[in-house]
Amino acid sequence: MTDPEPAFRDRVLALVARIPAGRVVTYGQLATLAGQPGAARQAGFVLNSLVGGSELPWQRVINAQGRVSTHKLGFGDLQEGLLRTEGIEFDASGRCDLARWQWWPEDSAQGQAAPPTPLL
DNA sequence: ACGATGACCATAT
DNA sequence: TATATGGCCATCG
Repeated sequence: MTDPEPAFRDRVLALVARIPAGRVVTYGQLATLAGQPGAARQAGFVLNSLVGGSELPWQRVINAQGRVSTHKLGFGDLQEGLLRTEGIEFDASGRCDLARWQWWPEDSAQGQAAPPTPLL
């Protein structure tokens, strides 16, 4: 293990790739699932390096407040728009209900929010 | 080696 | 509910 640990980056990306459409995960959650609890900022750092030219659903990663954290980078509207296209609902303040849309891998049966088709 | 920075998080006011 | 503050951990100049 003398290497820095490219595993963390790979694990984060692998997790992002597994997020189903219409669901979201938080940075802290990604870090925890990747084996580095508390390293939420690093999870964001990893995503920052892959934006623009990735097949991964990077837009499904938001912060613990239920808001997109890319507004200052310029594509906040894009991210929120993509999520809305997938069925996620945001309120006027650009916030969504994590208890409702947050996704957890089957391995770690945690939250299991409501189904992707709540009403309608 | 050190200080500054960041797609963050939790708590307090 | 919104802003302020401290803590976190890896990267970079």
